[in-house]
Amino acid sequence: MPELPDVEVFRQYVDATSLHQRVDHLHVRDEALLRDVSRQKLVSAVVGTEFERTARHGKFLGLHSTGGPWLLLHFGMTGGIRAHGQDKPAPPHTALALDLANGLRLAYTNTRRLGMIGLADDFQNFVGDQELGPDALDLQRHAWVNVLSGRRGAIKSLLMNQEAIAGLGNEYADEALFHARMRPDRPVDDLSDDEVVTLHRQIQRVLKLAIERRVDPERMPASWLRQAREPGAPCPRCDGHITKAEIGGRSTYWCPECQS
DNA sequence: AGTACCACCTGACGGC
DNA sequence: TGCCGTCAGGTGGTAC
Repeated sequence: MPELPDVEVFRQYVDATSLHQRVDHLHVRDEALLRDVSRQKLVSAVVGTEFERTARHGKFLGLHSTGGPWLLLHFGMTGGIRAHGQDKPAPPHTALALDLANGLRLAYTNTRRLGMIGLADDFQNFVGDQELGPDALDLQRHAWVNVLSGRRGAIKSLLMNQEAIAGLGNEYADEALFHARMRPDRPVDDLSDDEVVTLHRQIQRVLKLAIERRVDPERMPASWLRQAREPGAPCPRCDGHITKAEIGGRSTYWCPECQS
């Protein structure tokens, strides 16, 4: 599922394939994903311009053309991005396709149609309007302490709350807690200073390593929880077994033997 | 502030 | 074989 590392890889992919190329055509193939913007407005904002840079905050990706607004993409659970030759058919479930001057077509796909395509005059203002918390990847230690202060409830719920910290979803929240050896149902206001520091470090480590491996399933460490998201599966770290429960309304996996 | 629930949406999968 | 319920999970809304 597209969480922060996936979206960061998408961002780098857009940088590598689609910058500084005039957008010759824009096809909206699934209007349902447009948020607060019409097909016409999108076309007039983007066609004829060139993307000059990208940005990401949490799970949102932004593409910017000089003098124009930001094109915003959110990937929901099943969104993706791919560039292919314009002579080939667009991939299945393409919701938005941009034909570029270099002959590539940048396709935003979304099988389950949860996500969004939008426009914003300013990316940072958009982030503020969405009331997103600090991005999980460049979250400084003191900002992390701020995120936690005055909070209650299960730590996993907080990790998934985009208004507290932006970028972690169900899988990476579980993964970070696994590496911090912390139970997902631990109350936030119960964590020791050391545990707070450890969790911060593990969030950073997990996100950075996933990006470095480009979230390629074949390159992801076998020692990670992601390989064992199944009740009763052997723990990748100890001789315990993975257990599953609903926490914060989401399927949550952890090892009761080595997470406390 | 937190939680619980519903809705959105499609495809995969298990049971019968 | 085919129908049906359930699950997956990010977000957004509402009620409590």
